[in-house]
Amino acid sequence: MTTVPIPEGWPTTEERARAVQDELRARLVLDEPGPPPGTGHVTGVDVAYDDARDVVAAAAVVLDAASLAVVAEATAVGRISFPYVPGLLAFRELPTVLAALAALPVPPGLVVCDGYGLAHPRRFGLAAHLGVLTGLPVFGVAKNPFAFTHEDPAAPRGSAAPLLADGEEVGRALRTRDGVKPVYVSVGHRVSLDNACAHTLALTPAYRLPETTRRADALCRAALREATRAV
DNA sequence: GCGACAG
DNA sequence: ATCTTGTCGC
Repeated sequence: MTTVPIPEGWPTTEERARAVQDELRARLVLDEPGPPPGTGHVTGVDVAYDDARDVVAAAAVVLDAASLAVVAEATAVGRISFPYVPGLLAFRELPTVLAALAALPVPPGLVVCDGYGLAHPRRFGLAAHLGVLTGLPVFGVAKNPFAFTHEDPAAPRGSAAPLLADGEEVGRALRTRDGVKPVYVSVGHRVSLDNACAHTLALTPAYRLPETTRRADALCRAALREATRAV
């Protein structure tokens, strides 16, 4: 596991953070389909916090996209770099996530993160931000609809309904298990929404949430427990 | 104007 | 995200 400082120049105010989003948004690449499902690596990233102790732990878990077997894992621990503010989640999660990705012994391939990409007040959520900073194809799968609305998808797995903002499709409510609450898929960088949904279905053979996020969630919690143990 | 709102 | 016991079910 690696320990990371908060980066130089990291925003400290909400105003500055929003300005950074507006600047970086111009570097988004949205016209690439991204890698096809079932090929190469798919990497899940997630973060866990202990606000009282000012500790954040991130995990990156690389899966073989065909078998969903774990290929590699890495964790990183740091100080909390930003408070939780809806719309500014990336400033709280990214420094540690970037360190965990950098610590991987293999290329991450396609990255799946918790939260949104284009489904964001300024069209620049966590997945988009991570994509621009790394250059990697990234999309997000969120567990809640944030401030967006959608029709209820049909009951069978694979059914979907557009997630709309001002009449524009910024993501999709996708049913990954029959009759179970959908997940919210949103493109980040260098992946199409159709392909992101196909990947999400390929990553959910047994549970509502993708194997990538389930694995990363378990690992970052373990890393947080370890980092805050006996202190 | 106020509140809600990814994690 | 996190605080938290037992419980129902495959």
